[in-house]
Amino acid sequence: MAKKIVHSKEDVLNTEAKIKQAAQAVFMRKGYAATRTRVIAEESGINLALINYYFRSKENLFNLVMLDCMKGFIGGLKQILNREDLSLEEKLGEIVAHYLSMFKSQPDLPLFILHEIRHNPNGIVNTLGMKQTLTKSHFYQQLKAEGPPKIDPMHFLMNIIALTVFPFIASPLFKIVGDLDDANYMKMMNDRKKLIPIWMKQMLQK
Amino acid sequence: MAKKIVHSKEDVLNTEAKIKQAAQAVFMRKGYAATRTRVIAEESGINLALINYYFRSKENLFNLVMLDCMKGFIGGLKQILNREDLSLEEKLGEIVAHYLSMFKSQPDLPLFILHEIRHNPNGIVNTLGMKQTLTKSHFYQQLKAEGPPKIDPMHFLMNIIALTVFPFIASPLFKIVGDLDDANYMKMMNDRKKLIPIWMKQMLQK
DNA sequence: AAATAATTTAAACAAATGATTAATATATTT
DNA sequence: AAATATATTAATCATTTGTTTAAATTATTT
Repeated sequence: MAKKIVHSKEDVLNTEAKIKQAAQAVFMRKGYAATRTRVIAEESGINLALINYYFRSKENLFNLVMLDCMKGFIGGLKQILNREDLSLEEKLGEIVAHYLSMFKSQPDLPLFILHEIRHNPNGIVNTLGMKQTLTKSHFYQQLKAEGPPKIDPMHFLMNIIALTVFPFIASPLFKIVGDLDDANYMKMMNDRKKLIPIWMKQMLQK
Repeated sequence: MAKKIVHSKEDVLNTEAKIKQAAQAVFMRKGYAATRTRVIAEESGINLALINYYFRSKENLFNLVMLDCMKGFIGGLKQILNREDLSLEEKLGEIVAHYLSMFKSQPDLPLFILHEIRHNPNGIVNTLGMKQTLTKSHFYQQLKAEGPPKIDPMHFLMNIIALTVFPFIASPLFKIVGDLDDANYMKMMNDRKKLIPIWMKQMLQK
């Protein structure tokens, strides 16, 4: 097939990319089942038929978008886990900061991933390497080197992700309970960047 | 042929209750958008038209089911928070144990609630009293009585719920990462019943 | 028992929705 | 420039899906 060339010079994105970008936004906002291909077409400013022309089906498009999301979600984590210049505690801070900035721009991302993994078990979940990403990471070695395990590494991992991610997932609830507006809530999230490493550090001490 | 006893209030479940029960199961398993009224009809063993006969619309049925879920979710918590015979630490253990047993039988419940709250903002969210449930609870008084706050009560609440709920929400992910089967994973969840109160207690100490 | 009300059923409807088609336009190659 | 390939469009299709309808069945009242 011939090489793809941008059709007009004003086009920052070609059609395929436009669709994918809009699709990611709509899928994340509405979930798979509630997403209408017509909405994707509108938001990307392309003709409805082009979705099937480029991506065969809604499901196929979804799987591609999902794969990208997962890569972005795990890729960043993987990088941090393997930074050899950071201590265990420093890594904790980086992880929290990383997801904090990610969810600030994409607040629907974590729930989207968790929901679709649970409801679309046949969806392409890039599981390969996920386990190794953790167990072969510099982070994991540091944790083991701490001596006799004061805490199960699996519990430790669960906890840091839970403390970081959950407040974003449950933000509608916590905003109500705490009577907080968006600004105040984000302020609390920022505070957690310093707090979570402290709490996590305490878990390491017996 | 023996005549069936129907349409009497002595029935184990009348039609209305059968529909509601099946609806809750399907809604929780599939989410609102992916739920088909025909599936609800099948699972409750009733005629499709009866859903609209008794509940007007799918959306209306959903709101009723959702309200029940929320009541169950918060009601149990409220009871524990106000038990005056329990210390702060004892309450922590009870809360974790409570949700642990709840999610054991209804693993889809937490994600269902969080997802639908975010995506169905017009849905009846029983927010009234949610804030007061917390701030006027015996638990909250105990927390304040601890003296100068070593931790923001809001962060404290976030953390205990995050540590308890999140591992259930993200179980498909953690099972992969940790290479755990259902039995092993549930064993870990049970361990957290003792562990979470310990970790939470550490957060109170500065 | 007859009349009335409530419940259940099968069939159908109307709108929505993912996908396709055939024609047209644009780009690339010959 | 002609021919061919690629991309885009409007219209349409075939299903799905929530809902409605009218008739039948069962329960309750008179």
